[in-house]
Amino acid sequence: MKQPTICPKFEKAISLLSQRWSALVIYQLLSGSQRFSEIQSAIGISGKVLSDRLKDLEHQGVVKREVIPETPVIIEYSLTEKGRSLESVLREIESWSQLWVKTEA
Amino acid sequence: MKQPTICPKFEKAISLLSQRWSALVIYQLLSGSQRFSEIQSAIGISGKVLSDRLKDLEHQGVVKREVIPETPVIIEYSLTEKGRSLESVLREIESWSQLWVKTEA
DNA sequence: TATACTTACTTACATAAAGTAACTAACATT
DNA sequence: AATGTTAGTTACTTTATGTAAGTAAGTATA
Repeated sequence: MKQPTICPKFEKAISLLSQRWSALVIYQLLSGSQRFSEIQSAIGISGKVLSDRLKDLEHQGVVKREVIPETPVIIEYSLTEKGRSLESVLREIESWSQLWVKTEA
Repeated sequence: MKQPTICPKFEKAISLLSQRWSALVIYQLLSGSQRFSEIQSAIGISGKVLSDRLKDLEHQGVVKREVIPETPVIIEYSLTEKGRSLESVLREIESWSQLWVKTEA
């Protein structure tokens, strides 16, 4: 079963953003370029999945990976222009969440 | 590992929207209330997963389920106010996708 | 010199989520 | 009684994610 009447670009965007962790990784990188372990501890993702996601996002042109030959080597991840352009989407989600999401407590 | 420094409301919103299919179901319901099988064929989701998602979304107060005692019985799904308020998020994603997503072809 | 330490991963294995197809309940029609 | 319809559910397979230990490349420490 697969006869979507939905715009393929929109579908692709949705599948990018609803890949688990991807939106959080992008959100995290909105505050500037960061290293693997910084992202990992900021959002609480496993190394394996973070590694997968960063590769995905790099292939989709959302994230850029840069090797800085310091000692020890530093690998910095940052957003491309395409990635930064998702800020408006994430800000929308952020403000929606403040209005509508209740934290049970 | 789990020490997120991220706002819990935002995280919850992200986890709602990055549940696979949820955003597409909500998007589909933006065009008006619909029956199970309509949603199913519009977005190409299996009955099992659609059933799960609709229950989830109902519990989160995003979707409303209404039984209309016609013959045969009609079950209509629609967005609540909370659900409709996600329109801005989905429109952002939609316009982002038009600018940035390339369909390979 | 050997051992330990760091970062950025990868591998192996376990669990959870999603896909597929067949099946069911509650009717109504033929 | 047999068939059809809608809105699901069930059993089973495949895929994705989580967890923990391991690795490579290089530096620092004993």
